[in-house]
Amino acid sequence: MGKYDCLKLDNQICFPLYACSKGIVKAYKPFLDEIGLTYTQYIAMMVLWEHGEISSKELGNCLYLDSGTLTPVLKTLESKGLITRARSHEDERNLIVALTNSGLALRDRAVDVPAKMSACSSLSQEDAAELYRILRELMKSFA
Amino acid sequence: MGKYDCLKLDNQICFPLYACSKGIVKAYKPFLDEIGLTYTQYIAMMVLWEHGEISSKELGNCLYLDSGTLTPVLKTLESKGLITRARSHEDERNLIVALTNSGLALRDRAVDVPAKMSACSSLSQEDAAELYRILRELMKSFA
DNA sequence: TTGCAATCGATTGAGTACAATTAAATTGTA
DNA sequence: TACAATTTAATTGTACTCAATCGATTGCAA
Repeated sequence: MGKYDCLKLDNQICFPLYACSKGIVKAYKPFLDEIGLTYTQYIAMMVLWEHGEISSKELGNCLYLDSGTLTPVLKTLESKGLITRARSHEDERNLIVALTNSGLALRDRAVDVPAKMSACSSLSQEDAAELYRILRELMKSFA
Repeated sequence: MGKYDCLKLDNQICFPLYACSKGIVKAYKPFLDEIGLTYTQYIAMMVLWEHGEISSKELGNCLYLDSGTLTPVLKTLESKGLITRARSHEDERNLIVALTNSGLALRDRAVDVPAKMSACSSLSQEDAAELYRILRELMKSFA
């Protein structure tokens, strides 16, 4: 037990988390390339597919992203014709993001992505459920 | 059970992983600010503290980072006076990264960081160990 | 030994990501 | 009603991340 053992990469909990996160996002890439989205664009579209219409603020809360990240992502999705960006009539400060027909149609091409991803994972059902539970628990630390 | 339930953010395993990874890196920031490192610089220094001297290639393998990311990080660490960068005499293609005295001395100021971080986590010992085990398992999918 | 494939770091470009600041709109208050 | 405080998206600056490519070096085989 050396004085500096706590600084070894193998003894960190954060590093495998960081590495796995990057690894999974990279694993998504070939599937997301097929539908022309990046991972960040994909999770933004997932929220829109579920909610149909949402303010930029709420979207940022769902994804844990601030306007510095979200603004260029939403402008890109708009330029792809998948969403519309418009100020709210009730409160001009709010930006309302909504799906276009093209954006809604993309859902049918995205619906296979989760299954393709699960097929790549080496986790058992139990470990996946356990991982999900622990990560949810861990997220409370930042909320 | 809707046709598109698999596309809900709440049903993804990747998203909590991605969110937790970002959350933890952000939680490190105040502690790493005290020693003047970013998270990426910190994990690079951890490898050097453990190995003392390593090629850029090996360092990239340890951290799962390619030269596009690593080159500017190492140049920054060099400009801070923490490391040296020099071509190998045996093989001029290899870049050998080594600690300076200043870089080695920084370890004594970094040694408290892991404990400060654990104090921020809401995980039990058991869950932390379980998380570690599952993430290691998951990483096999990308290796 | 000469030519070619492989290796390695550096560079470039696109896309995140976050902190800090700015500007516009709204709300609360005197 | 003026005006301060708050809220929100956008902008700016710094840093990370990866894919693709390039140039130099090395190793191997004809």
